[in-house]
Amino acid sequence: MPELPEVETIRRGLEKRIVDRTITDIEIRYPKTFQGNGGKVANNRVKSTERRAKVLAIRMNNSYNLLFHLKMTGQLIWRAAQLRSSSSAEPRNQDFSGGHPDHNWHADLPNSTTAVVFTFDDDSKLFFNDLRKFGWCKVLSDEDLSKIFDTEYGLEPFDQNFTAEYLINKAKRIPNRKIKQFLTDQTIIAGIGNIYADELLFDARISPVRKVSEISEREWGKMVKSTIKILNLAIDQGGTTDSDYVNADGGKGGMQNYLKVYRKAGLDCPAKCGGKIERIVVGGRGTHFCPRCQN
DNA sequence: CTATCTGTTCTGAC
DNA sequence: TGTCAGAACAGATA
Repeated sequence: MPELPEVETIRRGLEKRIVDRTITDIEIRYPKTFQGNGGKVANNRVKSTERRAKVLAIRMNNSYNLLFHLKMTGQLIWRAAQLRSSSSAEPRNQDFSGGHPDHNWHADLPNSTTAVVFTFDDDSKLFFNDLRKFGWCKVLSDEDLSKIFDTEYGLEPFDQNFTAEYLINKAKRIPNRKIKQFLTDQTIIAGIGNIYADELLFDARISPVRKVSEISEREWGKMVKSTIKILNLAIDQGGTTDSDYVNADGGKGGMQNYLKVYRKAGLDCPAKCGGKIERIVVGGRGTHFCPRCQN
């Protein structure tokens, strides 16, 4: 799923692990996933990490970058060097001692979904897994990266300029678009996907099928506030783990425990308005809302 | 078994 | 230009 909060959580986890490390090897197990010349980043040092919308950049000290899009099932999991312990009874990883997820996240790495493996100079590794193989990793120059960041995405929700006025202005050109499709358009707002669009619309009590031309200035303002509130909560929770998402340490997020409408069809409205959550399709995407209190 | 669903986004037809 | 179906892929679920 990775939307903004999930990618940001991964970025924060990676940042503290790989900054100042040198990439010593890139193993490409699924060529379609890795685009560009890995030689441009190999044997160079990681300068920083950066997120824009749902993409994550690893910025190197030589003006080249790795840019990742995880699409729906991508994972970026960092692992410390495996100690060659004499006691082979030691568990390989401590990360999942607390529970058994319903998925093979704790399987040995690499596994059948691993597309690319990066090795660093401390023998730690970064595994890019992707079950459905929609995700990609590209090698880009600083210039190409800047161009993508500047031209392919709208405002970040945490930008000072992300206001009702900004959205009203954008909505003028596409008055007939339904608000949910508007909110998930990456060229308008960067980073909102299916889960958080449903959640923020519930928080703002606005129906996902409203036309953007029929939304009042007050309602746009509510959506701005709800967007920031929901995304902040989701980042605090380390993202939503619905099925495949894990953070950079391979752990689950906690936001799934705070979702109010996403995949809650048939349940009573959490606002206790007396309605029930419905699932409809908007723009080809499953959409969950309370038809009674979202207008 | 078949049919339908899934977090993203890109392309091509109209 | 805007909108829509379908594609890219590999499952899980009913």
